[in-house]
Amino acid sequence: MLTIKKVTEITGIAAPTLRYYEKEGLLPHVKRNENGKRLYDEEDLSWIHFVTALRATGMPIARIQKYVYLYKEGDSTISERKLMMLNHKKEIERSIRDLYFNLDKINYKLALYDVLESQIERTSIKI
Amino acid sequence: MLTIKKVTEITGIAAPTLRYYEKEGLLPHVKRNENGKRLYDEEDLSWIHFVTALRATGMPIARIQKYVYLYKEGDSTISERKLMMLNHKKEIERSIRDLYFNLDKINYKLALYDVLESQIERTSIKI
DNA sequence: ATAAAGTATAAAGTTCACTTTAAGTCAAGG
DNA sequence: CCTTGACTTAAAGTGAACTTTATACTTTAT
Repeated sequence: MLTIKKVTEITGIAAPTLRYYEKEGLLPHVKRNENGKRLYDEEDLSWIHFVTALRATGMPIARIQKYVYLYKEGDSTISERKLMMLNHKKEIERSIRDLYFNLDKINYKLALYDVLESQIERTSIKI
Repeated sequence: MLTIKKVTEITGIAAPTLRYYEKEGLLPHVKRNENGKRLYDEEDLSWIHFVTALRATGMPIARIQKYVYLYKEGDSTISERKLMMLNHKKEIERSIRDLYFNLDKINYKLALYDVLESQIERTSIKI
């Protein structure tokens, strides 16, 4: 069982953020010791890594909240949870496509700078 | 020359956002008519599309601000602007890599759901 | 034994990127 | 003429996701 300090070292997530995630219901079943201090086990770490992946791919807190709520409901929500993940997968794929699309525009801009610089070189203008 | 209404229709960007971008210095040389109303030309549209691409790829307002400031400085800032674009390109590529990395985790989760569902099927548990 | 470090809570504060509001100006249509 | 609709500004408000603060209790190290 790990203290919150250990978990911040392992995950790189600040302690206030871990408390905030827990308060918002993103981390189910985090235990406490006899004095109310948090104790994290391997399953908690898995949840933290999973929540981090969802956040890093743009899922809002409220949707993760709902997902965890469904998880707590038990097996009857498996198909709904799977659907949430399928939809999120589609959103990530769209984000990737959008990034590639806009990356093209940046590359076009960079190509223009190359032309500009070679022109400046040919005309002996110093920059 | 286009009114702000026309530009919102073309770009899908809300008029207050266009004003906000201009106020923040993200859109250089937007003209006005004799009564102070904005008039956008083709070059303004290009800037709007460019700024939109930068925003969509996560460049903060403050960095775009700086880029436009350098642009206004003239040719002496070309190499610095090109460097900004090169760095931004690297950031976009990193974002794409991160998204793929986290997409893997979501796919892993989805695979678990597939296993779970087939187990439920085999044991005749209805969900 | 006691100072320092760690943890807890609730509540307020911060940052970013808009968005809305309030109050006013101006041109066109009935 | 006067109302309607589009435009202007400055300033306040919003929402999301944390982050900081204040206060108090506990654990650890010297």
